[in-house]
Amino acid sequence: MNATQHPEEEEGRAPLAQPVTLTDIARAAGTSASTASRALSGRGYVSAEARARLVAAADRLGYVPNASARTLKQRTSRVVGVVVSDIGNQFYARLAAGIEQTLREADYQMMLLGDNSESAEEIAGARAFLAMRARGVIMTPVSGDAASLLVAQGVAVVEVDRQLATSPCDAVVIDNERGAYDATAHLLALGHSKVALLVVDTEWTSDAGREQGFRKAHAEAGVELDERLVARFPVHAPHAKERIERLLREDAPTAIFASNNLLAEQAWHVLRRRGLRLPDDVSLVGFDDVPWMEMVDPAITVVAQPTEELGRSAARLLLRRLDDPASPPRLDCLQPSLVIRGSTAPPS
Amino acid sequence: MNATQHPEEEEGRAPLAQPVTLTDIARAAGTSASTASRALSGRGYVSAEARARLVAAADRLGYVPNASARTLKQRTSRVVGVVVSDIGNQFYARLAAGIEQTLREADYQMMLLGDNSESAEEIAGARAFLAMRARGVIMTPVSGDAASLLVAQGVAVVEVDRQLATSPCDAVVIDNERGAYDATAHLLALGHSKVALLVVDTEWTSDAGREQGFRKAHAEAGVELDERLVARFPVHAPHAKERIERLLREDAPTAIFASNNLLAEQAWHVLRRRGLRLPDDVSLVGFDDVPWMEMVDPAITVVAQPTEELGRSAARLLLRRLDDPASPPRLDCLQPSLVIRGSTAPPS
DNA sequence: TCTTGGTGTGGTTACGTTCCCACACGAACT
DNA sequence: AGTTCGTGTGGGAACGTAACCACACCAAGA
Repeated sequence: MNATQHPEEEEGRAPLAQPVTLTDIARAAGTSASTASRALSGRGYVSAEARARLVAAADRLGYVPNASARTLKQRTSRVVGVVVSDIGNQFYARLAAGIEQTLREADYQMMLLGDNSESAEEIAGARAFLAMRARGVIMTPVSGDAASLLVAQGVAVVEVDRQLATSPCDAVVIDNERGAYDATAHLLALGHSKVALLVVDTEWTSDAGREQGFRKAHAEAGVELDERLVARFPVHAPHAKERIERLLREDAPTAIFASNNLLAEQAWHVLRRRGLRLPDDVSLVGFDDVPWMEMVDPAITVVAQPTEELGRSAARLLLRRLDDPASPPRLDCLQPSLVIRGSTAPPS
Repeated sequence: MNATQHPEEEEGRAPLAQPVTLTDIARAAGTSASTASRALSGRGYVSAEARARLVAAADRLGYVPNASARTLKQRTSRVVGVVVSDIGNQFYARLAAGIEQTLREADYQMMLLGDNSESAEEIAGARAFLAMRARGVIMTPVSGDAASLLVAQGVAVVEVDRQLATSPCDAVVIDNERGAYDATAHLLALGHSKVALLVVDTEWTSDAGREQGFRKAHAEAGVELDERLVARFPVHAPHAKERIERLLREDAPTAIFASNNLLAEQAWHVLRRRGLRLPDDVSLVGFDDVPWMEMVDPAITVVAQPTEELGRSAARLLLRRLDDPASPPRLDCLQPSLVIRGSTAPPS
């Protein structure tokens, strides 16, 4: 087309508007497109001279391979989709950073998407990854439907942080029950008998596990649990602070276990606003260590998660799956660790 | 191919291994692929009945349009590339969140990449976006080369937070000079005469502007600036704390102005470790408000940036540019605001 | 001499979509 | 009556790449 209009003119300069194609550099090097493809992709026979000419031409013309054409032809891409609940939350950000690091080393591209813990957005993301023939998808699942959709279409899926898929797929999680058990046992050992639990009101295995560990610690310590002390919050908790205020006012817990960093932050703010001192008036334990927890005074006792390692593990699991699609689904479980700081003490 | 093997068998069930194509649903609905394309993409004439049949078939078979084929044919995609310096830094995370929100509303996909403030990684990212025919790219530039590469190939680029491109392109920045001026003037008005500046050692306009504001405030207040109080840190500051320690030890500033949230965090840690009290022994001002600054005691006086709005503005600027590629490059400048908290007081 | 096999090359096709074109039909104008 | 127009449809050609195939060459072996 443009070659018909300008038979020989595009010699010295790289064309700006029209991207350079394999055919262009083949013509410039005096070979066929086939040879150019082999030379630049590195598979198949090419003589050293031809390769040198082609590489030089590609370099000179500023050739950028067309990923769409390549993906269309090869019916797969080197993109791995990642969808997390909230990019703005440091936990998910660090998770994504860990994933990207490992994927990059394996020469995959990470495409990061945020659903706002909305099932609809998650499914839209899954469809987008399906549409671009992503090689695999790593997600912190919201509903399980997205994973099913992907698995049904033959895309490798790794769930991370929580497990929701009904379809069989790999997953990496934290030992939530253990972490919560340790934290709760720590509080009970200090002598607390009225420990409140702040937990997200979902079907997520993460929060379920944390609640279970919380209960198990009570059972083992022989402390009866007042159900009113278990406070459930919607994922987008606009009124979390009011709810926490009410909990403090009505049920007077002597300790609070916040099962994620956002709830811990909210609880901390409420305690400060009400003039309650840590740890004298109330003890506070968080789940998921983020920087501020070590900076406030007193510092917050917390169940620390290997967040970046969680991401790296998920990526490694995906790479393994791509390598061997037939291997049975695997569940990796990483251990959290209780970091005791100043926000916990015996009740007054 | 597969149709030759299984002429009529793929009726009731959606094929799992082989993705469904337009041709498949056209056959299922008894039309041509052309009509199917028009029905599902919504442009061109299709009768209501044909559209209904096709939509039903697409739905039943679980059709997912092949983005590669579409991009290849249309020579452009609905992907907007975003590359930020550090996904793990809350500033960039919130920036990305703002960008995504606006892009999503305009029905664009955001593809997020992190270079680690590494020019090489940034250029690799730019090439990736070029390869996938991204409609536009928003970046916090590291070197200017990536933007030039993109602009040369006709991709719309918006620089955000700093301006580095030699090629003409849109940009959204904070009024860094003004923010730094306000912060410094505040310290000087309190009576400080030895104010240290912690700044990143780059060519970035962001830090240059902040330094300029810092100097301007000194000049206007008639306070002579000891050059040893200006401490420059490499982007990846592994020894920032040691450097800050030395600064405190050798030059004994009575106030510190940290020009980003990471340096503020490092400075805060050093001050605590050395047992220096805020604001009695040293005053501290940060640039970029992040949650911990309001939580520590005393809370940190800070130049707050409209971070998410910065992202939204960048996205809007890109959308405008896509709408009207010929319009002259535009530079938007958002105003920061000084939030005075407890970390600043007159020198003792 | 005639295989065989490794090496190098170019032609052709197909990936799945959209766009352009040709065509066909009816209704409403000359 | 012929001509326009709006509507609806299918055929075919691209988009840029990689895979497949055919072929051609030369060396080493039977």
